[in-house]
Amino acid sequence: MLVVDDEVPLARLVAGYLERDGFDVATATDGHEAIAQARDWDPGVIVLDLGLPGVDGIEVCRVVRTFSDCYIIMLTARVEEIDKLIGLSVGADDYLTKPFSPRELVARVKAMLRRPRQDDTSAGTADMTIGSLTIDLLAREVRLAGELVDLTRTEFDVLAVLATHPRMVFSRVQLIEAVWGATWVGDEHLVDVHIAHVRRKLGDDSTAPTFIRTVRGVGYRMGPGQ
Amino acid sequence: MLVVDDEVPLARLVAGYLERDGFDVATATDGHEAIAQARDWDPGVIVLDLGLPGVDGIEVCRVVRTFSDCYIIMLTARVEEIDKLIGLSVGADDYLTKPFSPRELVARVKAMLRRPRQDDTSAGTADMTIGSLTIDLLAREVRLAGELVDLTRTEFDVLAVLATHPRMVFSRVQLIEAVWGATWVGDEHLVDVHIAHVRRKLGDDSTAPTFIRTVRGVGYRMGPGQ
DNA sequence: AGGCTTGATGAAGATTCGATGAAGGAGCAG
DNA sequence: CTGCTCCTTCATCGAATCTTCATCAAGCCT
Repeated sequence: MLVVDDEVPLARLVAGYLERDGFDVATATDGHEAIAQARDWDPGVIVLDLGLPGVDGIEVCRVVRTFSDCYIIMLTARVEEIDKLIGLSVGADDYLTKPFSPRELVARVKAMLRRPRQDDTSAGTADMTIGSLTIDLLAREVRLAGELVDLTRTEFDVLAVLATHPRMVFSRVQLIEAVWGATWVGDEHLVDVHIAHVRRKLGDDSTAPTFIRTVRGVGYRMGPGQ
Repeated sequence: MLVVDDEVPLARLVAGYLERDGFDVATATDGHEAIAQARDWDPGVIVLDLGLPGVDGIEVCRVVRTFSDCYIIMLTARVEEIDKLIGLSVGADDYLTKPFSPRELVARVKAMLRRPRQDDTSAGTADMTIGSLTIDLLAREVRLAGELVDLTRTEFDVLAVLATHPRMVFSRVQLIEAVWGATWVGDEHLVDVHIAHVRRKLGDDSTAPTFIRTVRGVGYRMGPGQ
């Protein structure tokens, strides 16, 4: 397995987690190195950051696809970028938005290895389901028990970030970075307001939530558990 | 079936999708090779990229047509190029603009194989239907309840991009790249104006659209789903 | 239980966004 | 060269949305 990220500490961290789960992991810090390594020893799985200096992740993905059929997970900074990647038919097997928990990544890798190759993500059905909730990233549509829920852009983005990382707890700052970008300044409790709006529209009770759970003192999360 | 694209990864990707659907696929990366292969074993279908180095897609199409009756799908980067191709009577059976979803390509191929061969451009219907709206990409004709709607080139292109990617939300920038090309510079709200024109000609109310929906803060989309 | 911290929520002003009409200008046909 | 069509830019209006603020409720610790 090959982890590609220009931020060395992050690459190491990720590699460490994967190694702990028995994977044989190497790292690369730029596109050229990644392609060279992939040629050399064909890692079964490549964890690939989108924003690489020089040759970017999209290009790496395409080149690697010319000689290898390995699994590729793309890491993106923002949910919106996934849209673009899908539109470009980049051909990665899975996408993950930063920030993500190492545990989440490991789980995704395992899930990917378990299922047969499929590219539904790039075929237009970038759907996901949480109970009676369906989220279509491509059409930016949310349905609750089949009924369309009208969310604003920000509301959708917040929900999408949480939903694409089941079980992961996001701090307000993490959510803001994921949705608004790192340059945003202002009161981080802005997130609360949008969460409240989403909850209202989903008919979710904050004291006994079905979808978005509050983790007091930390942030919010979705997904099963507790 | 033969896939011809000078971008090897893309060719492989496309071939992979088609193989997954049971087609027997070979690839070629330039015009000469494509023609040679077509002579050798007459693939029933050729997926042909327009922008090939050396002998370009148009030339390949013409040469192949001199000795084979196979189906040809042309891939173009821009909708407006379809114009040119039709003007030149290239004689492809269908056209597809990049980016396209793999599923869409497969669907087009199947649809093409299903219908009997027609005489070239005039009858090779690259039609699609959205409610009472019919779009013929080949003839660049739009009909609303059977009535011909007169759209300008740009108006048609914008509509075509949206219509060929049902449900997908396009940002203004994505639309501009698809229709005007990546090198275009200017105010991205130009898209709004053309959308307004199309809507007016289609009798579409922006506040309760039947065809082109506004996704506030993001862009526009067509297709079913509220 | 009491005090402190954290989160939920409603309201309101500020801001952004989209629809549209109009005008200048480029390109093309005659 | 002239007139026409179409593209593009610009400005404006109205509305949707964002963000801040204030207040109230709930959780946590001692």
